[in-house]
Amino acid sequence: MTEEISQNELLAQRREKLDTLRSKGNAYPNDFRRDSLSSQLHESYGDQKKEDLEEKKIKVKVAGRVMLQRVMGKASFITIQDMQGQIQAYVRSDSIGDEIYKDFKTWDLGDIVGIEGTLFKTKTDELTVNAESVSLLTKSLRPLPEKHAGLVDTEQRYRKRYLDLLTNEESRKVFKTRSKIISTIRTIFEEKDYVEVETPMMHSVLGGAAAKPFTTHHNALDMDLYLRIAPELYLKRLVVGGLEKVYEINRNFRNEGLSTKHNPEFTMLEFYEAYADYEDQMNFVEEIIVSLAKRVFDSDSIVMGGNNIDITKGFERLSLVGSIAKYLEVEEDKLSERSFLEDLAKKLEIENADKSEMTDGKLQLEIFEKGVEDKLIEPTFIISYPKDVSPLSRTSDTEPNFVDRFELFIGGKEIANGFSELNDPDDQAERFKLQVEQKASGDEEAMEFDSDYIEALEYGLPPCAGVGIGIDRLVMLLTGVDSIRDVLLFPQMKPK
RNA sequence: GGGCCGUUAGCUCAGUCGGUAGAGCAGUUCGCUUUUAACGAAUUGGUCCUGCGUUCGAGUCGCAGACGGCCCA
Repeated sequence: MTEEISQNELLAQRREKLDTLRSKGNAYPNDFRRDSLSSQLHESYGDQKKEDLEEKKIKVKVAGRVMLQRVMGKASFITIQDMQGQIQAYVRSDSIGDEIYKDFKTWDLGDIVGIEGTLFKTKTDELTVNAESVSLLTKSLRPLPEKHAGLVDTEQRYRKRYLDLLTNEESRKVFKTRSKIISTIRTIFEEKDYVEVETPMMHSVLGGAAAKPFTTHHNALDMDLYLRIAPELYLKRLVVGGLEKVYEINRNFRNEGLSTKHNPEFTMLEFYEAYADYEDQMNFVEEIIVSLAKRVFDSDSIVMGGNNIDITKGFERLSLVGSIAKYLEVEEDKLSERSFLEDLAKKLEIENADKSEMTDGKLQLEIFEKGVEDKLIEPTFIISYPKDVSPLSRTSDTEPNFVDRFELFIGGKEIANGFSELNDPDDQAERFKLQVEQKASGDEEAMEFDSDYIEALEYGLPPCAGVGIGIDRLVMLLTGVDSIRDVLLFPQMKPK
C-alpha cells in the first residue's frame, strides 16, 4: 500500500507540499480557535444590507475544509465547509501579504483551514469573510471526490463514509436526522418517567427472540458467550427489581444474511412498563410515532414512495387471522382448519407447509408474512398472535391458543412488536421447554431454557407489557430511505 | 443460496463491428483584485477488478473468481 501511494503523482505532489510545511515549522498546528459557524453567520447576517454590514465591521474566525476555490492572480474566493454548512471567504493578496498569498495559492481542495476576517457582502449579495489572516491547519494528502457530483459509487460511500459525508449533503442530513430521532425518543421516555438502562451484550443463555446468534469466547472464564439477540429477558428482570418503567436503546446481533433490510448488528429500542397491558402499549407506540413526526419533522404524515401517509387519524387494529381474511379474501372461520391453511400456504409457495413442526400458528404467521404484510401501507396494528410463535407473551384470557401481542406495520413494513408479558413462571418454564425441543429438532432460531430468568419470575414480575422497535427501520421509514445501509454509518461489508 | 446489472485516470463517466484508451472535474504551468461547479491557454495522469481461454490482435468475445448494487428465497 505504501508503495502504491508513493507512486501516485497526485499524492506525491501533496506530500511535497506537506514537506515544505514541515520544513517551515509545525505542519499540524492546533492553536486556531474559531468563534463562528457557517449557518449561524448566514442566519445572523444573511439578511443584512451590504452597506449596514460594512459599517458594523464584524470580526469572525471560521474554520473548515476547503470545498471550492476560485483563485485569481491577486485575490481569491474559497468556500469552506464546517459542521453546519458552507461559507465563502475572500482572500486578497494586499490584505494578507504577498508572501502568504503565494503560499495560499498552493493550498488544495480538501485542506483544512482557519480564516480570520470581517464580514461583508459581495456584489451578488453573498455573505463572505474578508480575510485578514489565513492559516493552513491540516494538509489533505488525498484528493477529494469530484466537487460537483460528490462520491457516487455506492460501495465507496459505505466503505469510506467520511467521503460520503463530506461530499453528499443528503447523506449528512439522514444521519443528523437519525440522531435527532433517537434523542427525541429519549426525551419522550424521559417525559414519561422511564429509566434508561444498559444490559449485557454478552449472554451465556440464548433468549429474547427467535434468531441465530453470534458466538464469542471469554478467555479468562474459558467459556463461549453469545452476542445478544435481544435484551428482553434482562429488562424484565429489572422490572422484577422494581424498575417499573424501563427502556434500553442498544445494539442487537443476529447471525443472518445481509440485505437492504438486514445488518448483522442493528439498534433496538425496547421498553417495559408495569401495570400496563399490550393495549396500553399500542396507544403509547402510536403516540411515539405521531410525536416523532411532529417533533422531528413538524409533520402529521410520513412520506412513502411519493405518497403521504396521514398518521394522525388513528391506527387500524386487526387480528392476525382477520387480516388474512381481509387481504387474501378468504373466510376467517376456515383459517383454523388445517387443510385449508395448508392449501393456502401452498398457493403462496410456502415450503414445508405439511410438515409436523409447522404448527397451525406458524402456518398462519407465514401466510400473513407472505401474503398480507406488504399490503399494510396505512399504519396497522396486527393483534392476536398464535401462542406457539410467541414464547414470551401472555396467553389471551379469552382465546387459549392466542397471546396478547401486537405488531405495528407502516408502509408494508414491521415497525414495532409488543405484548403483555408472560409473568407466570410455570407457563414460562413450559414454553422454554417447548423451545428447547424445537431447538433439538433443528430450529436454529429457538431459545434456550433460562432457569435464572424463571427464578426471577418466581419472585414475581408485576403484570406488564413491553415493546421492541427497530431503530434503523424506524429511521428508514421516517427519512424515506430504502436501504438499511443508508441509515447505518458503517454497514457491514465484506473486506476487499 | 438464485437471477439480473455493474467494476475503465484521484472522482464522475464515455468507449461504435475485436484493431495501440477518451472527456469533464481534480492536479501541474501561465494569465487574471467581487468569484461562485469562476474563467482563458497549455499540460501530466491508466494493473480497463483478477485469472484463464478464443484470436494475428481483447477494455470489448467465452469461462471461472472477487467485490458491489437491485430483485427473489
